[in-house]
Amino acid sequence: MDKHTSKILVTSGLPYANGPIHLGHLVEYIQTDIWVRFQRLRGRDCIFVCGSDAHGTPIMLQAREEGISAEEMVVTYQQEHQRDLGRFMVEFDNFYTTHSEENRELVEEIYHRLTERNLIERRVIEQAYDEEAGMFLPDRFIRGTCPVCGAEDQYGDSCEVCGATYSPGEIRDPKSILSGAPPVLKESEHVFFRLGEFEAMLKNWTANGAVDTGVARKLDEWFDAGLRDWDISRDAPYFGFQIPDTEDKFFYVWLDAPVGYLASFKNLCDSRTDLNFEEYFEPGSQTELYHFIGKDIIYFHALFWPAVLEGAKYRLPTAIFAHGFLTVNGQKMSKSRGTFISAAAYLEHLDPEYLRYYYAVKLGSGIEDIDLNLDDFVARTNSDLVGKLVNIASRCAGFISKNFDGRLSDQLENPALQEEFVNAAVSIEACYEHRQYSKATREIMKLADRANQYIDERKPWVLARNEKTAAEVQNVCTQGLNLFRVLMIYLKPVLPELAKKTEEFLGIDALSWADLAEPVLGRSIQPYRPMMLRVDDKAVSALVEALQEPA
RNA sequence: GGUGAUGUAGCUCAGUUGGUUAGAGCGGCGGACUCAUAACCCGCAGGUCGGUGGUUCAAAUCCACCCAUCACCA
Repeated sequence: MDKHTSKILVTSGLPYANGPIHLGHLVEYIQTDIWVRFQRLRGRDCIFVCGSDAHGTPIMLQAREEGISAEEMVVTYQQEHQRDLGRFMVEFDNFYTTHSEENRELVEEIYHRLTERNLIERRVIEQAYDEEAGMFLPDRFIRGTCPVCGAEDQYGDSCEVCGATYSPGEIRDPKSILSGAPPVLKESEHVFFRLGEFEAMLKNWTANGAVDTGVARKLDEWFDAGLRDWDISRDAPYFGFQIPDTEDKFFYVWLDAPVGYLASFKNLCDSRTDLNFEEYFEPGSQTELYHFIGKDIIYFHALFWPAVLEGAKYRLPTAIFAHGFLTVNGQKMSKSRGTFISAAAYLEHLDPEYLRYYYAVKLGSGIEDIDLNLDDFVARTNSDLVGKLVNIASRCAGFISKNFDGRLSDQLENPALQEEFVNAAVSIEACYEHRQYSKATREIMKLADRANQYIDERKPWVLARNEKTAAEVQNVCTQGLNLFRVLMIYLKPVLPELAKKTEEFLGIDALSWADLAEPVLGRSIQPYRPMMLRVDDKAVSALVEALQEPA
């Protein structure tokens, strides 16, 4: 398989359809989008799908509380998610939903295949039940006193005070958060997936490049403990897909959520003649499949999901890319602290490209958390993007417009310097490929410094004053603008809008990686207009203030 | 409680397989310039690398324990 010609399918985690997109979500969508745009910029065939995660108890109950149907709520959030992500220039080929016919069919198909291969088993389990609400209770819906440290009002599965984990049967004085009634134990038949059958396959898969080493080490915990069967069913009432051959059993949301990747892609295939679902998902497919996810859902994607795919005779993901969480000013995002920033709230005050750049500057390939420090955000964006990058174009363009009728010269003043900039592509390309955007942007900004130094050395404003040297100004500024153009090719995955403005300014076609080879010479450019405005720290203050007002 | 990740200058981060006086950007201070969105250029000052102990001729880098933060525990 030639790694550089095969087709790529990429997914981001599906946002849960019970709340708005916030800046934490955006770490992942921006990370993925940059990677996808980079692949496309290099000319690779790369499809990017996503959608809303629609099922489960929280959505069912929230819809009930709001007096609307779950279906209605899910559609509303799906549209909102799509809108907000689009405004951040996240360029999906399709944004769908897990509550779709495609997903139902795929989930049922997978279930049938698993059943045929004897990978499904039923057995009766005991579970907490709320007699007043008339439903089984997820662990999170039970609160009580921690059996370890005695802290009151703790979740049914873990204590936030002492960190202990336990089963809901162990908690003292348990109460349902739905009705307040003490839960009773009740038997119910559940459907299990025989995960243990896949231990050898999973160990092999994770050890051979599907996950990074840090993630692999974490997964060893599961392998060491031994893989247990996975409960893939939930009792009614539940918002999800009913399990065939049952009256009141539904597929657990975490079974159908990743299948949603396939469903979204299937939905896309059905609307296009150039895409073939089987080519991407049949066993031994020559295409590449990547899932970008948060570190919190590694288990589902690196254990359950590949096992389900293998069991149902689909191809395995090529790799799982996990990232860390977002903190704001060094702390967890929190509504009470006024640091819970929704995508929509951000957009009322600030340009999405600022955030895309800031995240790029912070993102590496690992699962460390990244911090959005608002003061640093303002300083970094203004310094890098306006002070250094755009400044290159800004300081060269005036001379070309005023002294040379907007025309670039036919040659570069310093071809060696141009070559130095173009040669950086090898390293920058590798950084993007390995999701080391922080390293990529560091290298690019170093080049931006170099470009400003060059202009400072050649001093076109001095050359322009002397009749003998006035002609050199055109060459120097043409050089400067070509250096800028190279930098904009490198940054196009991160800053698509700025790249577009650059294309308009230079009067050229859409930039791609291949355009590094030839400089733009001997043509007319547009008069320069500011391409990016400085971040006003008052806008940031206004955003923060707006968040602190009680909604 | 268990597992994994993280903890380096005021801020945000780099530091390859342990090896000369620990680096960058921003901020601060000083200088220069005036083409540029008070931008850019040159220079300076800032750190006992979370803590303790250990291995080594030599550790931010390896080992042990501890502390803090984040995540997960089907």
